[in-house]
Amino acid sequence: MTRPTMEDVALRAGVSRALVSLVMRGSPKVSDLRRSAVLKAAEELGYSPHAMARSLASRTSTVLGVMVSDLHNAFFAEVVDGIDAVAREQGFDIIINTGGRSPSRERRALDSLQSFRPAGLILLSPVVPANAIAKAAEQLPIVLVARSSRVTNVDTVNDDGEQGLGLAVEHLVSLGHKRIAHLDGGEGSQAGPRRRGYLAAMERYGLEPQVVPSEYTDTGGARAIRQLLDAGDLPTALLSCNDFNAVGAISALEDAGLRVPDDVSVVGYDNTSLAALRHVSLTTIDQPRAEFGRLAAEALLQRVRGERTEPVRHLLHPSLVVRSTTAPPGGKQ
Amino acid sequence: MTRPTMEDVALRAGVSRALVSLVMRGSPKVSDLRRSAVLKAAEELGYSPHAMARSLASRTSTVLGVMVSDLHNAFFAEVVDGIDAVAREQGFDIIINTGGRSPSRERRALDSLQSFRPAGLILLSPVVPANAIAKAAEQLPIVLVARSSRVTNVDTVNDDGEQGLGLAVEHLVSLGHKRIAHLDGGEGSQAGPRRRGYLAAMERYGLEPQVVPSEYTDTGGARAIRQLLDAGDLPTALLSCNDFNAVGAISALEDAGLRVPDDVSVVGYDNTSLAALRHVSLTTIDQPRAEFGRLAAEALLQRVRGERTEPVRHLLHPSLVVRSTTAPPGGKQ
DNA sequence: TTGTATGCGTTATCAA
DNA sequence: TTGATAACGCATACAA
Repeated sequence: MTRPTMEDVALRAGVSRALVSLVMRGSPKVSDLRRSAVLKAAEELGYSPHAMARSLASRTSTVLGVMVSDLHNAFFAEVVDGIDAVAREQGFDIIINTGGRSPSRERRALDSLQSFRPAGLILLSPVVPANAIAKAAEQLPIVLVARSSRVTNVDTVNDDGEQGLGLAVEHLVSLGHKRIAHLDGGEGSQAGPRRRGYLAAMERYGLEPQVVPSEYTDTGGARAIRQLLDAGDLPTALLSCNDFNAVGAISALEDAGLRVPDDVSVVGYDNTSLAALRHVSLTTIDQPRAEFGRLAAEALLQRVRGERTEPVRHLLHPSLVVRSTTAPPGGKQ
Repeated sequence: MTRPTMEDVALRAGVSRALVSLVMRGSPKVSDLRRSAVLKAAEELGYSPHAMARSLASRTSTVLGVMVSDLHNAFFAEVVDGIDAVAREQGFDIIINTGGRSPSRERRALDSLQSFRPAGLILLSPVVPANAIAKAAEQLPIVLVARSSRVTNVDTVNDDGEQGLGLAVEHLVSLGHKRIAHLDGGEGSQAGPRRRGYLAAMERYGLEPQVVPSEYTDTGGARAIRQLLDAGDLPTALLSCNDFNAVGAISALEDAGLRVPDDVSVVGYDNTSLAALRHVSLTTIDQPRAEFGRLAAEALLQRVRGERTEPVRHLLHPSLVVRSTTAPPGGKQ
């Protein structure tokens, strides 16, 4: 059960440890004969280099740590895909840990990740306080995704939520809607920019804004709708803070005998796999998630290599995905 | 940017490295005075122990590796929650890596995980060939979740898919259904037991089975329904191989002007968060996911501690979750 | 209660 | 091209 070491491989191949080390690192200064002998011995023994020992001895790391705030959310999975692609391409490994949306657990995850002395850290929508991030950033390069920061030694990658809601308003206005409400994400991450984008766009079109307090869940969306119905104050179109909220809102509308999009149009945000389901077919705003991941990894690697010390603030363009939950008001075509 | 070491802490606290080491490991044989001095110095320096160096020196590891075959699937997130709870409780850290459902990428993830020399590995629904698993199992303890194995040095945690489909058939029969078809998962993981459970249950009730080839996706479910419709051969109830498939099937049924559950009842499998959405409200079979994780972590830690060498094969009981997609046939109450 | 060797698996630096 | 030797950061005796 004890794993073989370089020593074992060297012994079996009849060479020195140093030679094995060279072969493992792909050095060109080894004869083909010896190289294949070493490789063969390693294969037979099931040997693979000990990352920790290697990192210790070389004083470098080829590991990037990724903290995913919520593993349950498929949004992050696609970001990780982007990170993974770039990291692998550049010879880095990633290790993932999760914070479960709890600040304390997230802090533990951060410590755990750091205990491996990775070359850098990417935090996906972290909920820990800003000073915890700033402190970590003193020790190693850090990139934030879906969370902003003003600390000068951390890079950020976000989507332009203001623009996203602007697109949504524009879409509804072009369909002929005038009464457009926003189901607000409250304290949720990025809820602020989305709200601001909504308000700004409504003003641009000279329309009266209506912000309904809600949250990033389907039950939250349903609750907001019931409030609107009770108040007898239903608009012709709804802009949800995210897809889950939109789906909950649609359910509540249908429960009340209303039809989407005939009676009310609904737009989500995020373009999760949920929105794409035929059964749901939600008009929504797409964020370029894999691009988030790629840009984050690239920014991090630039820091790791010391190629840059100035912070970068990526603000990506969201895009509108029209599906089946939006139509002209009043069911007219 | 270079992280402090024990040496730095010792220097600042005015003690020896060894003392710092004792404090870090929580040894009781240190005076309170010195302990707090060390802790203070560590805090000020932002020091935390170097996991790799520690593991190297102690010849032990407090890390469990977790390979998640598909980060996009929330199913695994809940399993990870269970693993994480047990691991943390017993003083272990976890590191996660993902295989993206691709055997080659998964193999890379396995190698990467192993390069950290974790105490053990938990593989969630891996798609790598069995011999790759067997080979890895020679080097360290391995537990499989949602995949079976006959290798004697790996433990497995699965749900009893036969029983699960038995429950579903029983439910439909009790509602009065006689024509019950199974949308089969094909080569997918656990599709076999589910199919067998279906066939066995149908036989128990003296009903004619109907297995429709399909797959674990919503488009697969929709396609299967269109086939049935084209053949003019629609049963009164459908048992999907999983929730995604069920949702796709429901969409296709509704597209064809049929109503669920009035015209056709549909049952899913997995009880994903999707099924729980009010908008979907799918009757389905629940697997105790967090329990999967807890049992897997416990099994692994038993091996790690050398408390057990016999393999354990957990087969957990699934349960029926009745929601709104099943009703008596013909819409009668 | 504290300090001092020794070694963990590997890389890096020299000599040979 | 190869083989010794000293780090790397830490834990573990053991001695003081």
